[in-house]
Amino acid sequence: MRLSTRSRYGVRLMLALGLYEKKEPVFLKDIAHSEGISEKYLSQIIIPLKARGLVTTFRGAHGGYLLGRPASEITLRDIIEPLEGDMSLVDCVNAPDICGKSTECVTRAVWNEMSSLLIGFMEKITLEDLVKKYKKKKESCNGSTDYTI
Amino acid sequence: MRLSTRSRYGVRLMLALGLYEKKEPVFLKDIAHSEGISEKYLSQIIIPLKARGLVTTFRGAHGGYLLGRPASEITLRDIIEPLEGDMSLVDCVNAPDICGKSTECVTRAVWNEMSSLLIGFMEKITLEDLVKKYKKKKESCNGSTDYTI
DNA sequence: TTTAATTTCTACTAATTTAATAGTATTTAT
DNA sequence: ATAAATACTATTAAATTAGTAGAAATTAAA
Repeated sequence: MRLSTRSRYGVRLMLALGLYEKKEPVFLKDIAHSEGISEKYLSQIIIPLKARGLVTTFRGAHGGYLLGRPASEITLRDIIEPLEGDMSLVDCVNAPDICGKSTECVTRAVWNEMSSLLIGFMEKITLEDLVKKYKKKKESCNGSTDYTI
Repeated sequence: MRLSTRSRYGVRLMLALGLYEKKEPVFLKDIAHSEGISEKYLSQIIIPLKARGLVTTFRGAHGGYLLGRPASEITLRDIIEPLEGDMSLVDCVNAPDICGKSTECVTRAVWNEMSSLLIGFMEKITLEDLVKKYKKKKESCNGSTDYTI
C-alpha cells in the first residue's frame, strides 16, 4: 500500500515548478540536482504531466518547464493520477468485471470507500497549498524569502 | 498504491471466520475452497493473524480455526496491519531518518495526513460490521439466513 | 550555419516484491 | 497406528519498480 516513487517525485517536481510560477522556464537538470533525483528518471515522469497540461515545455537550448496553469488549479489528484494510473486500492473497485461477485461483495464496498476517501483528500489539496506551506516553513527556518532551487 | 492480495485474502478469511463465531472450528481447506484461494497461501497468511490473537487454532485431526475474540473487537486495521506491515503510504512517514529533510518536508506532511486518514478509517470498521453487512446482503438476495461456506 | 543545450523518444536492465507452490514436520482425535 | 489437520521452511515464476543508456529532435545563440 505504498505510493510509488514516480508519484512522490512527481509531486516534488511540481512543487519545485510551483515555486517558479510565472517566471523563466526551469531546467529539469536543475530540479533533478536540487531534489537529488535522476534527471533521466524525472524526464520520464514529467511526460504524463505534460500530457495532462500540468506543465508547459520549451524545447531546445534555453528550454525548460513551467507550470501549465495556476498552482491553485492543480490538485494533488491531478498530479498523482497520471503517474499512478488507476488510483483505487484494489483492482475490482474500478474493474468490477474481474470478479463475478463484485456487486454483492462486502469487502469490495469497503475498498471502494477507502479509495474514495483517499481520492477526495487528494482533490482538496492544491499545489498552491503546498507552495504556501513550503514558503512558510522556509521563512520560519531561514528568515529568508529566497526560493532558489 | 494497491492493497496486497495478502491483506485482501486476510480480510476475506476473517470474514469467513466471523460468520462462524462461537461455533465449531473451521478448516482452512473449506475456506480456501469456498473463497477460491490456495490453501497453502492462506495457511501462510493466517500465521500473523494468529500471532496477534485474532484467530485461535486447533491442531491435529478435527482441528481448525476460530475467531480469537468477538468480531466486534476486531477492526480492519487489526487484520490488515500484520499482513501489510507498515501501513504508511510512504516510508518516511514512520521512518523519518531515511531522509535528512523529513522534519521540514511539506510533501511528507501530506503523506502523513493521508496515511492517518486511511488508518483512521480502518480503525472504525469492525469485523462485526462486515459480518452484518454480509448477512444483510445475503438475506436480501436469497431470502435465506443460511451462511454455510 | 554550426554548435551547444535542452527536451523527447525508445529500449534495456537490475533489484525487489508479490503471489504463490512444494514438501516435510508436528499434533491430535479416533 | 493412522488419518486429518495445522505449522514450518524453502523455493520460485512473474510482475513491478526504479531506474540507466543513448540516440533523435528542437532551438537559441554564436
